[in-house]
Amino acid sequence: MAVTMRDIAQALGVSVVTVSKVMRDHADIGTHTRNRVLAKAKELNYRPNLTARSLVTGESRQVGVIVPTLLHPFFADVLEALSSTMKKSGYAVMISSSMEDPVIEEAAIEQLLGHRMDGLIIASCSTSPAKFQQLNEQDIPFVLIDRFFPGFRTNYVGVDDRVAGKMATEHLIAMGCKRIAHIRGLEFTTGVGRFEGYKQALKQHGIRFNPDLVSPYMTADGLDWQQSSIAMDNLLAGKPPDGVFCYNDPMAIAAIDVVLQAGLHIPRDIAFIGCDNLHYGASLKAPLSSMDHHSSEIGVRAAKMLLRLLKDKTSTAKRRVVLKPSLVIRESSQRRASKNKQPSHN
Amino acid sequence: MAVTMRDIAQALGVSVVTVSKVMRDHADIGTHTRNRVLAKAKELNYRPNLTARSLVTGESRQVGVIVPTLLHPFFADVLEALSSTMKKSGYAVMISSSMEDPVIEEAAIEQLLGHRMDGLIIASCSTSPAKFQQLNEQDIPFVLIDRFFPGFRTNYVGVDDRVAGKMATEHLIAMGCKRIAHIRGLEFTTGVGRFEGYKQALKQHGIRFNPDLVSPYMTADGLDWQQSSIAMDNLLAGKPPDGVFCYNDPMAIAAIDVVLQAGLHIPRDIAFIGCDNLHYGASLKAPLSSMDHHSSEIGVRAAKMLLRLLKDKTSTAKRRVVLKPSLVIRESSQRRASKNKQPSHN
DNA sequence: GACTGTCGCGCAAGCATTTTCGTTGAGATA
DNA sequence: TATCTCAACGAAAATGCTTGCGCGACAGTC
Repeated sequence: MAVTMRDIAQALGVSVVTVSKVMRDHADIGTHTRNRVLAKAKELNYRPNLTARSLVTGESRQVGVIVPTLLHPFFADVLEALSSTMKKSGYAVMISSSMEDPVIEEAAIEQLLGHRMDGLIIASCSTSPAKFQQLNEQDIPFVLIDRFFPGFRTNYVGVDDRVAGKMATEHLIAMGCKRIAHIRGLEFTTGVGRFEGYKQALKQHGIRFNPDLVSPYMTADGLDWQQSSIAMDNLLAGKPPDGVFCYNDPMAIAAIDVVLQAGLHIPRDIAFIGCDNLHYGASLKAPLSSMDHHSSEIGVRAAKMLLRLLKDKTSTAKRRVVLKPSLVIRESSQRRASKNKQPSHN
Repeated sequence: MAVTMRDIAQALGVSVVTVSKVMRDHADIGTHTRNRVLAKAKELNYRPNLTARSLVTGESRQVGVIVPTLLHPFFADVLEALSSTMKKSGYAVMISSSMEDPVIEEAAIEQLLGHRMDGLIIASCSTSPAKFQQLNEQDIPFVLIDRFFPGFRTNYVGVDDRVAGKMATEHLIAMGCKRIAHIRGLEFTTGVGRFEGYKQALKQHGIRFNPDLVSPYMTADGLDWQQSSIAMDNLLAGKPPDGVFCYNDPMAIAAIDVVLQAGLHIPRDIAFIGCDNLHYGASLKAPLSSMDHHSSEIGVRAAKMLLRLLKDKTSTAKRRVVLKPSLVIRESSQRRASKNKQPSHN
């Protein structure tokens, strides 16, 4: 079995308590004893049993993070930023993927909590806030990111999806598009928000909303781009649009492929804009305009918010950080000279 | 505080042992009692303390995974496949990023092991196998993926990088390239292997190796593409190559941008091939030929290998799985008619 | 020389579980 | 009636660590 504090204590003829105190840099141990313990610990390759420790202290100095997928660069960005922020404060981050499945998500929450994470950060793919309501009642510190539940008060960090949808659509309008289609995402807050922004923009600019130009919501089977291709096929089958706002960049890329395949020109025939501004966006056949969602800032803000919760367990007030997305214009939408062209990478 | 088995036991007037047995579906409890316990547990929102359990059982049914970065789609692929395989066998997966820093990597290993992971899967960014030697001595089950240490016997799953480099280079040769450059990656096994494959291919085809056509190894600062741009600039400054094999796709994309910016045509003036075959590869300005590294298969194989280790603790034999990469030809390298053109996505 | 501090260390209890080995009582068997 | 069996449950020890408190010893103070 693994070496324990007792092994060290016995080898040295001191008590376990002494060893424990040394391991945690406790003040009241003499230099001599301390050094002996340290030496022995190294010699025996001692590794503190953190589970035992957390059992008695009641905290693990670990936080759990659950995202719907690792494959989407947006979440990868968030996670990297989040991890490094947490690490700076001495917390380890345990990452788990729910694979876009609410059942797995709930299982992951239980797993993580069963292992006594001090707090959770979750980009939920669940359709109801029930689980999070429950977590609230149990006073478990957590913050939601990216997606949220309308009407459910909770700690949250994300961007304003409605604004993202509105800005994107308005950009297409500014570029002279008259017949603007929207390929929708999942029927969660993000997808719904962006869609509403789209409608709102049309309305404010006196363009009649045409349901034929909007794809159905996606199903969560991880085949975004495929569904997007089909949606684009359908759009081309009728009277084609002259501008398309896609739920996210991967879907935009898939749709663009279809359009290019059909021999049409981007942006002349159809202008495109996506969402999330992922890397390589500039290197695509049709360098993709997009809404930047400040992924790493989301990670940092979420981490800091959770750290605050962990520090101040008493406060029950819910905080809400909503970032404003920013427009990144590239060639895929640029039908007129624009004043604010962006540099390529990132 | 959280509700424990004792709370349930007291509320019901039974012993803790009884509750424990019910929680683990132990045979030895009557139906009536079992139901009462179950009901009470649900009522009180009881959540088993997995850390306490693992303290006494000595196993946590968790495995830890460490990758150098989440940002690279290759690792995201590996992780998704790995997680789902592990989950099927009842193991939870704790993911950690080392951010391409050996110090963080070692800290992560200690963290994970401190929390008593049953096993580890690691894509190491360390320069020496010392830590892993130590893990071996401590009989900790682990498998290395992607990168390995020459001469160090260990459980490993990866692809043959030398072959990847060779195949990629030979493809360029077959496409009629005479002056083939190589933009190198990090000075780890993967980078070194691909470089050696490159040299080997040249040699076998009677092309003299020209050091001017090879970039220095990258430094691990997470700015791959930037370093790649610079390398490409340098290549263009001299007598330009007519083919470039890049360490990986992101670097190829960056280099291609430089070439395109310089007004050259791909693949006519310069043919390109990358490595890793990442998504969107087909949707780029110059749809990128690449070596597919079977990322999800690596994940699955690594998971299965670790599961075997966990099952059969006694066996000390080291296993080694080396996958053969496959060539995916797209436009970026296609200067002659080719017989095996690939479909687009994935 | 009695008092007060401080320093260095250990005792015992406790954390939430599991595991081994009983114990109890009811019904079956002889 | 005495014995056996078996189902249903519990007592106690153990897991590796932390924490509150206490106890000597030694130095300094008046």
